Amino acid sequence: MQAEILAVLRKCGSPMSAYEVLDRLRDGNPRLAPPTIYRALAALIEGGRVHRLESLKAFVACKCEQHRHVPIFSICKECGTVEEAFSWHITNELSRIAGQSGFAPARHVIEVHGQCARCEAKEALA
Amino acid sequence: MQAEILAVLRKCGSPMSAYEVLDRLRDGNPRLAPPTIYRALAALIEGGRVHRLESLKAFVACKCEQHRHVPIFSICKECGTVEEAFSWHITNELSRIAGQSGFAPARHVIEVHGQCARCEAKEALA
DNA sequence: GCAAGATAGGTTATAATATAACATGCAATC
DNA sequence: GATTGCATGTTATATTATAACCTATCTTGC
Repeated sequence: MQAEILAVLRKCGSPMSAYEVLDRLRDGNPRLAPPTIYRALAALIEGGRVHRLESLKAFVACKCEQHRHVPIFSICKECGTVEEAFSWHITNELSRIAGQSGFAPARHVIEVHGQCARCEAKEALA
Repeated sequence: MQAEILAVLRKCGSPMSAYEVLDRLRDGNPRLAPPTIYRALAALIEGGRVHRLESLKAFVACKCEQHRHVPIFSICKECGTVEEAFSWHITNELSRIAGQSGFAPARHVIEVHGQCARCEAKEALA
């Protein structure tokens, strides 16, 4: 199940809601229900092979080789495509800021909404 | 309505779901329905006086005087309390990273999950 | 005063996201 | 072959959010 979900997410490329994934997989398995999807997604996220985009309530396959970095997502509000970046500098600095009051960071959520280069170009033409 | 919601959120201090806010306000107004709450929350967020914690699906009153910074939230997984910090350095660096491929940042979501100093201390004793 | 438009909120209904609780199947191991 | 563990199936429901349309109130210019 995890492999199937990962394949669907990779094929799509863009973020998908859990129910979009469910619909895809129901083609070959009509009995599939939400808990199965959510369980497998939880395991994939745990393993770092899928990320949840909190501000979109959606999921993407991790695009990196090493699935253990802190992802920084750039989310285009026009076309919905997502880029995944990372930066030790930001991660460390963020941990430092959060840690100033004794807080022990465990998980970072970093998402940037905006407009991708392609959509900006398109808009400039119009 | 916005003022009432803001009062409820301030009084609570911790993040509240929209439906928790709704329940509080229904005490004095039994006819209140979700759309009213969500509309007022949207306006408050627009004005920077409330933030939505994307990874908690919850809302908090902005604790700062100036409501136009990029908030960095530290969220304790034990007690649920949230601290709000900010850092031009991180905001700029994040915009720079995201902008490397021509992306134009518009809104930043930065949330750090972990354990607050108080809860760590408590755990150390146990 | 009053029509025209703007705005906030009320009302009804439903969509979209997520999880609880319990049942089933099936393979590994003893 | 009983037992255990684990993934998935099944049913039901909780939680979060919005669509679509209606009503009341204010306001602004005539």
